[in-house]
Amino acid sequence: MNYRMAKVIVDVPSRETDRPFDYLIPESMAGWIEVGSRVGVPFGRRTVQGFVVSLHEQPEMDRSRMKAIQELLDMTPPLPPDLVELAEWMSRKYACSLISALQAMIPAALKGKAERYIRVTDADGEGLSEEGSTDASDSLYPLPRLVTPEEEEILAFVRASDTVTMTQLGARYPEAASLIKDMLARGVLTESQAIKDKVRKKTVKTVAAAVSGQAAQEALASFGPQARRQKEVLEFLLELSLPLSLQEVLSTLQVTAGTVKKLVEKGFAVIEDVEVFRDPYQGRRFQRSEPLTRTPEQEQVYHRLTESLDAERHEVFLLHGVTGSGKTEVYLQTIECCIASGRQAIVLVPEISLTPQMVERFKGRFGAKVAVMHSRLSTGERYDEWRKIREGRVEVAIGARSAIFAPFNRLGLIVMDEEHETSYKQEETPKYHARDVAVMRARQHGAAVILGSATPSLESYHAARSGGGDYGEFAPVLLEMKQRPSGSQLPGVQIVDMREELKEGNRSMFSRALHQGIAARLERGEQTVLLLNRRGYSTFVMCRTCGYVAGCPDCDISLTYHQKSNNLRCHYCGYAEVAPSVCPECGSEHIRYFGTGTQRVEGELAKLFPGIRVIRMDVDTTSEKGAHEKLLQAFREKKGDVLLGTQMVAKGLDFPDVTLVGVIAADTALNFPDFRSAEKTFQLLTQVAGRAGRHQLPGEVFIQSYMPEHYSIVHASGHDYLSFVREELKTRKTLHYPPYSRLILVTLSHEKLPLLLRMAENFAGDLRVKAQRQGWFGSLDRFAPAALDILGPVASPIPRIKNRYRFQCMVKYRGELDAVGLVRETAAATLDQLRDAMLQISIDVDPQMLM
DNA sequence: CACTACATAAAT
DNA sequence: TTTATGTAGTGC
Repeated sequence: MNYRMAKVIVDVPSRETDRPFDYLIPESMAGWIEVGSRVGVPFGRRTVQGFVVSLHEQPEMDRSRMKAIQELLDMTPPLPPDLVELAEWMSRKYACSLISALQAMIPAALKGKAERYIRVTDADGEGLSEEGSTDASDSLYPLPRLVTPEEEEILAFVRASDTVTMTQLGARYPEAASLIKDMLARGVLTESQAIKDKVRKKTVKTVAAAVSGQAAQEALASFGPQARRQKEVLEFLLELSLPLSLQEVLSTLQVTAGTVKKLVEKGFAVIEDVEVFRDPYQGRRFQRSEPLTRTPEQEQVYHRLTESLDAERHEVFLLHGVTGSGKTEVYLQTIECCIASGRQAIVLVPEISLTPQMVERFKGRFGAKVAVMHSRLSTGERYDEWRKIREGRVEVAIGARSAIFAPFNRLGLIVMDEEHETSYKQEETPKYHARDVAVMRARQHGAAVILGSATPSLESYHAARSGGGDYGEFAPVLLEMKQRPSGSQLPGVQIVDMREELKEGNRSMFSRALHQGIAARLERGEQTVLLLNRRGYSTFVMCRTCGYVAGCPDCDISLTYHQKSNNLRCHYCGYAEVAPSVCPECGSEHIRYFGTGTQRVEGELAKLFPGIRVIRMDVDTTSEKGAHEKLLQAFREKKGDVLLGTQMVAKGLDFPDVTLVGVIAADTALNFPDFRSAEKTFQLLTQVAGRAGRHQLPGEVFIQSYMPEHYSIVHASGHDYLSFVREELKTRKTLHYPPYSRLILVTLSHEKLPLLLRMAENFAGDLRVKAQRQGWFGSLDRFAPAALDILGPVASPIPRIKNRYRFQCMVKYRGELDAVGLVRETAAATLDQLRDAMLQISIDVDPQMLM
């Protein structure tokens, strides 16, 4: 006899359970269980959710040790087989568990948890029939029926409804926890478990006429004068002869639900629940847009891209186009070509809630064929957008990082806009980079990838130039666009040396040039964008008498002041306290709240330009849903003279009347201990400079800096990407940083510092020995084709988070080594050695933030 | 002895 | 991660 069985990855996040478990497939589910199915399985003493990763037939097996799948959770598997395969690749590439990779691919709504349901055991000793397998011989022992009044009350409560969850029961009888446990143990109560999803499919009640023709006429005739309203409703339904939403019928005809119900009772109408999709953009109109005529430059690029699409080749393109060169239009037209051939497209943007204009353009061009996914959607909305993709109702998905997992079945194109953005790297497990996942996914589908940017990451650019090189698993084809279709020039950029300003007695945060520039715009009725590089401008609280700085008790970091709620919060662990009015150390009243950097700038602006209208965009003003769009809309409608903000004002905005861009302090990021700080600074400055003068009016940009001769600032002011890259690559090469090496950041953490230090040393030592045993050279300096070097352990830049000390090792390597595998193996060995759950080791492959 | 707190093993 | 089980320590 052959048994069907499935290998299942269970939702239990531990190293020991990170492997497939075998389950029997019950006869009833035989045709339904597929690779990618989501199932509920018995695991230990409970039921957990899991994903089927493969199916097998086995002739003989030890069935006694194998349990059966308990429930199938969806009609269609939420994961197509290619995504299951991709998850396996991710778990290797990023040293993460398979379940975390699988979980990242589906909406949170489908992360079900088991619910415990309680019933009163039947008289014959059985719970309500489970799969009907009642075997009388099982109940040999009569149940003890000595029931106390308290127990009787609980039994009555449970009997009263057919589904009582453990949670409900616990809430109703908070004192009786052990009694209930006892009743379960004695078999008076019976428990069963089932997976319950986070959200339900939304339904709307609809009404339709249940009669027609002759029968309808008879029905209408049957209403007496008492039933005038019912007759009206039926007439209305017959006239439209479609199912209508109940709500709508009630409000249009001004009748009550009771009237309709009567009709249903008489059999003249039917009420049905119909599934609907929650629409995050309900009621919004999007201006239809037609393809623009391509410039010769765009034409060349478009031709190359569509040629690749037509051949259904897997190719990666790096589209390097200056700001305003019309990259988006090229994306739109290429996507059009893709969907015309019956394949689907994914568009990734850094953080979609920050770029509403992008959504507008896609909705305007493709209308209902687009699903939008971003972090500001509710769980339900997100689920519904995802279902539109899974059910093939849309052909384009646009969204942030996680949209790379959009479950299309014939993927033709993946576009990644602003490919250099760090937000494409997920900082939580699984710590994947959407760019690498995109390339892998495209490879699976024979699809094309477009990586677009005005300032490509050095990794991508170097890979394109060198045909793969040290870094790349992929070698993109370089495509360039150097002109703006509008014909407008890139704005003139002036660097302002703030040291000079200070020397000449200007202690304000505005240079004289910028000050005059703003004044001139105010006069002319034009607009200004001001960027404050937030890094470096913290929002801490300091006592001016004793120098006390409010810090988090569990993390080595200062607390951030939030004006709105007047409290101090920790960035890392969420700790919050009420902002003190006197210094807790010395009692002095000279305790100062340095608001967010932007608040200070706003204050100064108001002082310098009385009556100036400032629209401020920062974490405080954009926390509410839709706040971004509102603020930007207000600025577009010229309800503000100045748009002041952090990084978020630098990206993808396009306002015709902005003729001045000012960067308050360009170099705050340069002082960060991060080898990418020059690159980040260059990218930010170039981006923000591109915001000015995009249309008829010419633009002007002022970059204020204390390091005006730094190459990232100089080249940004000249819009000179190539010179910047040349210089930056030189530095990277000397220091053996990406793209001339790859990095793995390993962070170990524990409450106890000495123990942690010892384990970190163990780990690093062990890894060194293992690398040497593999024959990998110990240093990158020796021009070896393959080499691996371990730096550290050293204390992490933030040495303590949530009361856990942190030490890190940086693994630098070059060549085709399975360094990740080795690191993972070593980490496992270190953990096994200590067998202390408090020790955590986090592995970050290709880290973007070196914290 | 009853109870709690904490460590440990196992999960198909 | 959750759950059950074992072990050492506490109080009466």
